[in-house]
Amino acid sequence: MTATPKDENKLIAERRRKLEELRAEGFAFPNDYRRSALTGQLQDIYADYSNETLEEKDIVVEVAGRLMTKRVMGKVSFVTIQDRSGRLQLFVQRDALTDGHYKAFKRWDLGDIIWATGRMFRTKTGELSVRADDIQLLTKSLRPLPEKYHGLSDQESRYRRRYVDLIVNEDSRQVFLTRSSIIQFLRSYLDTMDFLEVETPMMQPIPGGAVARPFVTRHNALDRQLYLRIAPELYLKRLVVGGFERVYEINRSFRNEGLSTQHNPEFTMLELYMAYADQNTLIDLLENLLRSVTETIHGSGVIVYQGKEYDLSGSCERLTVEESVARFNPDLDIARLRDLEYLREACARMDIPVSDNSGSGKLLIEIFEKTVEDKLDQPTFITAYPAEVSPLARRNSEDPWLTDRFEFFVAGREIANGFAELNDPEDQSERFKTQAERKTSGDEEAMFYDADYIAALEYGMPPTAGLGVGIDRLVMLLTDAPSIRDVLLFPQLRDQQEQ
RNA sequence: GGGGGUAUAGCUCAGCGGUAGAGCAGUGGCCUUUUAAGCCAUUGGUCCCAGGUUCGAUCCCUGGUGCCCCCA
Repeated sequence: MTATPKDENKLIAERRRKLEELRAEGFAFPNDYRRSALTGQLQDIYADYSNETLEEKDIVVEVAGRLMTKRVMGKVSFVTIQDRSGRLQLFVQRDALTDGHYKAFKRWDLGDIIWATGRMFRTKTGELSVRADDIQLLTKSLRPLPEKYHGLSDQESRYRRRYVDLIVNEDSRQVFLTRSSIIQFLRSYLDTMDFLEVETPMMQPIPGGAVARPFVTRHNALDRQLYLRIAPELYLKRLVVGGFERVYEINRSFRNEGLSTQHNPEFTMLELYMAYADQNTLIDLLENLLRSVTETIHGSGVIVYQGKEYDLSGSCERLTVEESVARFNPDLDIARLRDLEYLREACARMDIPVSDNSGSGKLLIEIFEKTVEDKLDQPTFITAYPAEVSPLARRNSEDPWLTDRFEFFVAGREIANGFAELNDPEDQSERFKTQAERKTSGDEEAMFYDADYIAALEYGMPPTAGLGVGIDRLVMLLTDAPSIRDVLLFPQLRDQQEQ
């Protein structure tokens, strides 16, 4: 898209005029200037050097970056450039530069990308700086940056123009650096445990692995409908059948639901599957993983999220679904939490809408979600989910109404979901049938019957446990971000006709 | 889906029923150690959009839209 004159205000027009003059003088966005150091490196290396030492050592450097501040005082100027590692001040003297350069330099704008070479020194006030011998404009910036002091604080602009946000808001930059570190840490942690990282289809003929509405798309050459995946689960378990006994995938899933501070239509999940393990193995694994990642990122297992402390360094509380419902609903009779009529009455009292084909397990979870979930503040594992709402999880050996499943909550939010996998192909087939019936009767979130997945299970899947971790929510927690949009580089927003 | 908040210069924000302001940025000038540099002068507006009330609306009313927050 090219900018039309309509888009242009006086400031842009002024910069365009300058570019025109530059072009007339031969400026062509040069790409033959190189750096010998990053500003952050120089700040680190010479942090303790006095001016005398610096002058004595005669250190010549070549640096480049975006022009962020500019203080012109006649024949001498101070400017600050910013690169990926930080900022550094340049001291530019007219008489130290080649003829004409200083005059040209004075007309450069904040936001321009420049290069300079010179010697390291310290100013009177003690700031590490480069005394420029030569200075070049590399990229002319045509749009003015936000104010140097307040930065860009309008939330909407920060989301819509993330590149500007990243230029001027160091906090925002830091969030995404941390996000990257977290994901890198997860990978190395799992690699060390001999997990294999794999990639499975995001475009699936039968979307599965979760209870959610999928996005629909179409492949022209195949002339068929495809779905964006709602989870990688069923493909990852096929790989366990195939002999990859420990696999994981960190990538996007897509769910066709509303936007909120906790939900983006595309989001990142870690899913892992481990053969010869059960839900307890994964609870331990997750506890260790969270402790390690928190300590790596924060240097301590205790974090502060939105003003409250959370301890991820120890072992977290564990409650069954039924125990937790009883705890937060002292008026309910724990002995009757599987009694359909009793639960229907309870839901009616709590204003929970109930559909006719919901069984007791579904109603219990409705009550759990309404009365328990957001009160699970400190890190908590909730275990023993009803089979009815866990169509892919292994039934508990003692109590087949339940599955060997858990979810992990912090700050009232579900962060992870794991269970011992259902590897009985006949039970799985029955559960798919139940789901398919629900879909036929109008439940858009119900699962499809996946015959190929059943075939895979019929070849035999070893006893296996699986875990999914919401990476965006984990990053929110570890970066103290109130909204998922703050940890997504380009969050989904509604259309806006004019910028 | 419901409720509340918000939308004014490129950015950060004031403002008011009588045709709009500051700081930063920009432009012109002064200035050879500044750092939110300073001083003098100065440019810049679809006051989110569409209706309505009014002699007159950026302001009040109604509807809509984006963003933020809460609830379902």
